[in-house]
Amino acid sequence: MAQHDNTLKSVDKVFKMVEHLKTNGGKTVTELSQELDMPKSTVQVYLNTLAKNKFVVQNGATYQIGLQFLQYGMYALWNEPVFPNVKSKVEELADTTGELAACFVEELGEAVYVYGTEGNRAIRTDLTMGDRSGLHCTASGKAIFAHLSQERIEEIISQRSLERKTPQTITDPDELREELKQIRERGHAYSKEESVEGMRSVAAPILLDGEVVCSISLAGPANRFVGERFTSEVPDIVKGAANEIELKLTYSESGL
Amino acid sequence: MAQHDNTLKSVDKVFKMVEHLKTNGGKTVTELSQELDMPKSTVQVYLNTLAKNKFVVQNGATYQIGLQFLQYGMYALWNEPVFPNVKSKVEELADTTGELAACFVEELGEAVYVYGTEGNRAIRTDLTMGDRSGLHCTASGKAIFAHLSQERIEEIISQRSLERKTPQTITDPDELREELKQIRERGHAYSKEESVEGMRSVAAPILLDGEVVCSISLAGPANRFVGERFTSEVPDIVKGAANEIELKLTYSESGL
DNA sequence: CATTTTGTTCAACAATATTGAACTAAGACG
DNA sequence: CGTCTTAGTTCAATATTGTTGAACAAAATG
Repeated sequence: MAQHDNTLKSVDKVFKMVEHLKTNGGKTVTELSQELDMPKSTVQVYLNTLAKNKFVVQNGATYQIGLQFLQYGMYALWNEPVFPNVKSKVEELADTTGELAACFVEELGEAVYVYGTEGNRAIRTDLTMGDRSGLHCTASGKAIFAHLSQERIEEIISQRSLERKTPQTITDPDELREELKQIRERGHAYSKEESVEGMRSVAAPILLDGEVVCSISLAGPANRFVGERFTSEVPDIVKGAANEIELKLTYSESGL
Repeated sequence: MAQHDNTLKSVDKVFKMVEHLKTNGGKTVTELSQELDMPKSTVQVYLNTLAKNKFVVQNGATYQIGLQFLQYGMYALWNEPVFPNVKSKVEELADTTGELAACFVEELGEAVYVYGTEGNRAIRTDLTMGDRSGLHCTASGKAIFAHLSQERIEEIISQRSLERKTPQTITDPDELREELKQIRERGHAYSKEESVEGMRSVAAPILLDGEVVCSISLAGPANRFVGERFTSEVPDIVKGAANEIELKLTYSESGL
């Protein structure tokens, strides 16, 4: 541990406990005590504190993550002024194409999945709102990545490892820089099975005053995302939708 | 303050700070210091801790609630085994009726709004997933309330005040007990502008092994929810949907 | 460039988190 | 039934850690 990390250790431990409950499901006092290597009495105090604040809920003898988190998470979501517009447009995209439409936001150098809807023939993913991944391995992530400032791009490349998800994932920094350049020229990003095998997608950034606020994407099975459809039809649909959102945003912004 | 409240004070304060950020939007160190009456250096340590755990995000000089909450909130949601079934059925209800369809869950004696979809002519509400309200003032709340154990009902009535939301809200315990009895006999609950003026709704509980797990509801403007439609048509639709969910649940449960 | 404001660092001190031991409650078992 | 076992709870001493102002750095303001 570093000398001065300037953090509250008890709070760190509280979050560690919450994480443990998320990963391992509901637990009793004794289980937590053993698994986290803390005395029972300490666990009790922690759970009392979490329960008092509704972040953890007692169900008989077991404690679980509470719905209180949802309230704060939803606040963070709706706090982004783009969100309402993006949400309805994503739903429209899923409806008209039948594929999986989604929206990602950048936070702390990661892509966060904030909304998605499945069209009637969409592929199924196990993505849940709030899930995070590297910016380098999805179309949505790359669409955002490409439009960050040059310094921020280099900062993120140097700080985060370009983790390999599939054989197609771009893990070489130089290759990534070239890819981002192409995305800026093209106006949209592709993923050719770079995060999930068998899944391809197309994403476009949403820019407001030159700043990227999020990206929207369409994803589908590799066999449907080929040829003309993949290289021009789907990109046009996605970019069109992104454009409409941008227009609504600038309109509503000036209309204040 | 009580003698021994057996809670971690620093953690309580962390949550207080998060709550402040939710209520008042992004804040700087100095603002928080003034508004929460804490020294700047203390605020700093708190924000460092929250930021390190991604629950708060620094945006220039201001700190905001982070999307990390979303991940835990979503976990809590999907942790309920009913949720996937309920979600699709609620969407179906909104589609076929054009009204506002929603699902509520009980937690800590409160109704928590966990999912909702607006049909094409639905009334607009400012409800956000994760919002909480008393069990006594909505159709969804009462539908759940009525099917809790008798002891739990009395416990909740005695511990929580039956807060008045509109002139129609039931605030008298005896009146509420009678209402709950009728709901049990009828199989569904009504709200006649008891939480929001001009809004009526119909809700049905979803029971699994005799335990109520959540409720689903349809809400609409008072002028559309009248006569035959309000007393039999909508209730039949809602109860039908609830039944289908119950069947799917018992089926998938035994199928394990 | 001077001035004010805001953010950050640090080490001493006070506060509080931590702990085991003692206690109670609930189940298991014969 | 009563004993044994296991799980949950309480509490007061101690050591750890949270808290703080003061001093510094950085940025914004005039």
